[in-house]
Amino acid sequence: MSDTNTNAAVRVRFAPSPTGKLHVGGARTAIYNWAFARANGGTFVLRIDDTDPTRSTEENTQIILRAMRWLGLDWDEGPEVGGQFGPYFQTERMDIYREAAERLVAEGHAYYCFCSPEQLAADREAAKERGDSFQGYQRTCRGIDPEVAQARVAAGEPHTIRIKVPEDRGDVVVRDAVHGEVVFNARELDDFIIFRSDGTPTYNFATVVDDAEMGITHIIRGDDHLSNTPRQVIVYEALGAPTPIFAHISMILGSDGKKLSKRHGATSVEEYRDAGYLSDAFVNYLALLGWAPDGESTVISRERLAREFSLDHVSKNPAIMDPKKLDFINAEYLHAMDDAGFAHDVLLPQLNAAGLDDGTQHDESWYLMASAAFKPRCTLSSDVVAQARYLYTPDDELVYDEKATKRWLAKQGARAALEAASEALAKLDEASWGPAAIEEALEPLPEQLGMGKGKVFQPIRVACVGGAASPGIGETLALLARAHTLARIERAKELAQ
RNA sequence: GGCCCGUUCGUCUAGCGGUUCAGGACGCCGCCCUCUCAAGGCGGAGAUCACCAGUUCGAAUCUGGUACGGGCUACCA
Repeated sequence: MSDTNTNAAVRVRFAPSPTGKLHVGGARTAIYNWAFARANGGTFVLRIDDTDPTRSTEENTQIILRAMRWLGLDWDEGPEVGGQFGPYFQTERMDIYREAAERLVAEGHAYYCFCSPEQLAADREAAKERGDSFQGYQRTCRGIDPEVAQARVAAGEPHTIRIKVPEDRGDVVVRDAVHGEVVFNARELDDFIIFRSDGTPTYNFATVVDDAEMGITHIIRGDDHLSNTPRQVIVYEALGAPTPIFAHISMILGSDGKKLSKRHGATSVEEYRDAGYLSDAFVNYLALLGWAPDGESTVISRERLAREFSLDHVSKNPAIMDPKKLDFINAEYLHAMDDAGFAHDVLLPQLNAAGLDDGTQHDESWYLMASAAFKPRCTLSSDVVAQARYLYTPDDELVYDEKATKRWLAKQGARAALEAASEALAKLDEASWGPAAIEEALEPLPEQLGMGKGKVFQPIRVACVGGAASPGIGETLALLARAHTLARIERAKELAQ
């Protein structure tokens, strides 16, 4: 269906229920809707499907909006921005649903049903026992004379409203941009309830009324809705509205191939944000989980996504979330940042959140140097904290890693290396203290001592950092500052042989 | 029970009847670089395209069936 991308006035929508946080599956659905709208010059609508009053909360709504903003998925119509098809909260549209349902009854496309839940359950049980393949509603009230029904409603008798599936409807063909044409036999569809006895609309009715009223042209959503789609098509037809093109996308699964749950680790968008993932990287990863612009690209910019996204490259099968690949992509984005950007958007916020540095401890050039040193070693934003920690520990409180100490400090020659180092470094004054000068000062030592480079530099590194891993020795010490470096080397001499 | 969907390396995917004994990416392994850790460079292993029939000169690609997984079948969304 290559024509699905060329429609003139594309209108899509993302309609989460505020019954919980925005999880990764929902996020991907939102990304696809957003990208499809952007790629086609269309409109992206955000609607809050909060018809379930017991599970919907204002707090969840706010969490979802925050997550959408963090993901960078700006909506053209919806909460906070408004639009000509509002309101965009289903709870504020109850009159619209009621009106639509009553119109359908008046036109003969729907009817009142007075069957009790007990009666329905008994009918279903009986059908099952009979071995009927059809176990849905038996259309008991379909034949009731409309005037009689109206009178019973007026008399206050409990009732629901059911859609009337046309007798001669035949096959319902769902046009799906990712699955092709999916055919359902209308006889499999029962006259399902569109309005409950408590006067609220059911999901299959409310969404269709909204999507029709809001002029939604393409419905991109999870494929758990595919089987419900023929029912919704019946509602579109009863309403006299054009049926949109559907695109049912697969689920995102955990590493064991089962539905994603807390067992698999993070499931909500904000957990990923807090863990140190970049918005762009996260969107990149999710977008490519089930969609590919070609067979090659792994890193794809938001701009390219918004330009090239198309429904006909969306895959049909469920995708297993791969944290390793997400990490890789995140690292790619981190490494691609320039030093200033990294300093302001990653380093400083992370240090501040960790309570190490509120941005006033050092000058601009120091933060840039730190960024250059740590950036290529980060996979997650939060990784900088562990790497920079040695810079914020008092000299006498620095903890020496046991393994590193054993391997590098408590070794023959380590003491000689430290002594030579402090002597060489002491000759550098404050003003010339920098990566290049430090390396220049240290460079001749291995030869002088007749030792390998590792034997000389590693004890110094462990003495100053506490562990065996850090950026290049010049950068590592330059960031630490002269006084701390000398003090730490002095202190470490006791541990060295 | 009925209806619907899905199935290409461990994972995400390319592939739309021949130029593919299946290409890329992550991960994994090895080598190089190297003061450590990363990053980077180079190379490698890894898929009888779920299975079975059929259509065709020719099928991962089309058709049917089977198996396995999933969804719907609610006065949940």
